[in-house]
This record gives sequence, C-alpha cells and structure tokens, in this order.
Amino acid sequence: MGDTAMHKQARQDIIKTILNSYAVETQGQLVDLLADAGVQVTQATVSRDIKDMQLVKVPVANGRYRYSLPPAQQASPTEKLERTLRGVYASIDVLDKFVNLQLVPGSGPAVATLLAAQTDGRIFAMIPADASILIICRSDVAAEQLADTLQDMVG
Amino acid sequence: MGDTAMHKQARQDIIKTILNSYAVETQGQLVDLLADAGVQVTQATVSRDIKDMQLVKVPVANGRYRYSLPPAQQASPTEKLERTLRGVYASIDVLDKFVNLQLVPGSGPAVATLLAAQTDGRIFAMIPADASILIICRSDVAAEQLADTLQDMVG
DNA sequence: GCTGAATAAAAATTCAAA
DNA sequence: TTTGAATTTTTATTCAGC
Repeated sequence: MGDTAMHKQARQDIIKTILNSYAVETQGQLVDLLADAGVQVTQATVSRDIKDMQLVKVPVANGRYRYSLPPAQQASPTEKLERTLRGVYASIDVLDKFVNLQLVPGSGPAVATLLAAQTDGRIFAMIPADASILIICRSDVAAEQLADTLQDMVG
Repeated sequence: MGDTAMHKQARQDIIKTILNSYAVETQGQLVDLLADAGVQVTQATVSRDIKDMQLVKVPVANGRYRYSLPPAQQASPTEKLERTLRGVYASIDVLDKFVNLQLVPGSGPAVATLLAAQTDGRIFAMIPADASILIICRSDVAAEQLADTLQDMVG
C-alpha cells in the first residue's frame, strides 16, 4: 500500500479524468492507469467505484468496449453551453434578425455546436467563424430575446 | 436447436422489447426471458447481441445493475464524414431566400461539396459550417423548391 | 454468415481486516 | 466505511460445426 492515503472521492475524480483521456476497455486497464497516476488499488475497488459512479461499459463501433460516463451524469447541453460561453464570451450585438456573438479566437465552432444542441426555436441558422458566430434568428424579436438569453448566461 | 429458425434481427427486436419491460440484470436472465418468449439461445449469443446492439449494463440507484438501450451516440465527426446525406441529415428549414440544412457536426463541408456538384440553378451560394450549411437561393420560391427536393432525398 | 459448448477473461461480491 | 485477497459470478471469446 502506498503511504499516501487516497480517498475514494479523490480517486473517483482521477478516474473521471482518465476516462476523458483514454479509451479504457477493462477494469484492469483502469487499475494500471491509476497506478501510473500514483493511485494503487485493486480491480475490486475499481469495480466498486464503477458501480458508485454509474459508469458503463459501452460497446463501441470498432468492435471494442470502453468505459464511459453515463448520460445521467453527463452535463446537460445547456450547462455545457453556459460553462463554455462563460470562458470564451467577448461581446454580443443585435441587428434586425441577426445576433453576432464575438468570442475568443478558435472557440466559434465549438460554441456553435453547443448552441445547435439547444434546439432553440428562435435560431434559424448559424454561421460559425473562428472568433465569432453570426446567428440568424426567425424574427427581429427572436434576435433580441436570444441576445438577452445569452447575455444572462455570461452574467 | 429449435426447429423454428430465429434470425438475429428478430431476436434483437425481442431483446429490445424485453428490456423495455423488465429490469434485466444479467445475460443469464436475458437468456431465460428469451426462452419464455420462445427463443432458445445461449449466453454466448446474448453477449454477442449485446455487443451488436451496443447495449450497456448500467449500475442503477438501488445498487443493482440493469441492461439498457444505448446512450445517445456521440460519434466522432470523422466517422460521419463517410456517410451519405441520409446518414447525416438532421433537419431543414427555410426563411426567405435561405435554406438551412442542419447536419451532424463535421459533415457540412462534405455535403456542401456534393451539393455543389449538382450545379443546381436555384442555388446562389452556400456557406458550409461544421454542422450545417446555409444555402442562399436565387429567390424565395427557389428556396422552397430546393428545401422540398432535399427533404424528398432523405425520405 | 451465425451459433453453442467450452473456455478465458473480466467483473462483482464475499469475507476478513484495518 | 473502505479496502484487498480470494472467490464467485458474469461476460467475452475461441473453436468447431453448420
């Protein structure tokens, strides 16, 4: 046993990080990856963590398996958008049916994907650019409202 | 072997139904439930079906497990690129001279290339994005017609 | 190709202990 | 309560046959 006490919660946080970085196929693999991260536990413990965290072993396209966070624990699309937007938002502007969202360079496509996942009825189309997204709304009023909504998200 | 030939697809449909009716915890249980439904297979076959169908064994609240239909597939853009419009189409919408084609993320450029090859006289210009294509038509009527055409393509 | 029987591999649990 | 070792249980795969 390592001399550093490792608590369950901390270990589970590390497991989350590992799952986001590696395609973990078995619990044995997870044991090894945890060891690499300096956390020494057995398969039994990992099995219990997986139950606790409600992780699932998903059969994926290439005929393999991988452990993954369940939909229930995955952040909702709106939460993801809000979190992301907070980090990359620069400014917002409205003209007629258009909302122009200025962002930090590189974040346009990612934010557009998150916005698209909202299925917001006010949005007709989006033109994502590197550092901005031009949103075409269904009406001038819709554009105003959307701008307000987005403004509220970033505080 | 039973004298009634049971095909994979039919069996998998039955499995779906069973999963919607029972909290199936193990593959053995599923074998039994299939037997009750008149389908005689072994655990090996069920294991393969589960892999095929991408079912997952989800740890649920009460400390038990249950098999469940696949969580929303988060396919990578690269995988989707290889598919046809039918495979990547999400929705289509019209506003004035605009047609907005919503697609799965990553497929916009590929689909736009295919669309451009059509040399459709109604299309004035296209703005492909990662997950959508904004098509600007030569007239409002042209936009309506184009939308209909595309709609028909995807059934 | 699809399957079952046998087997290997992996995962869950039991039990004792800290 | 949490854990590892050992064990049981479950699941995946191999192999042969159809």
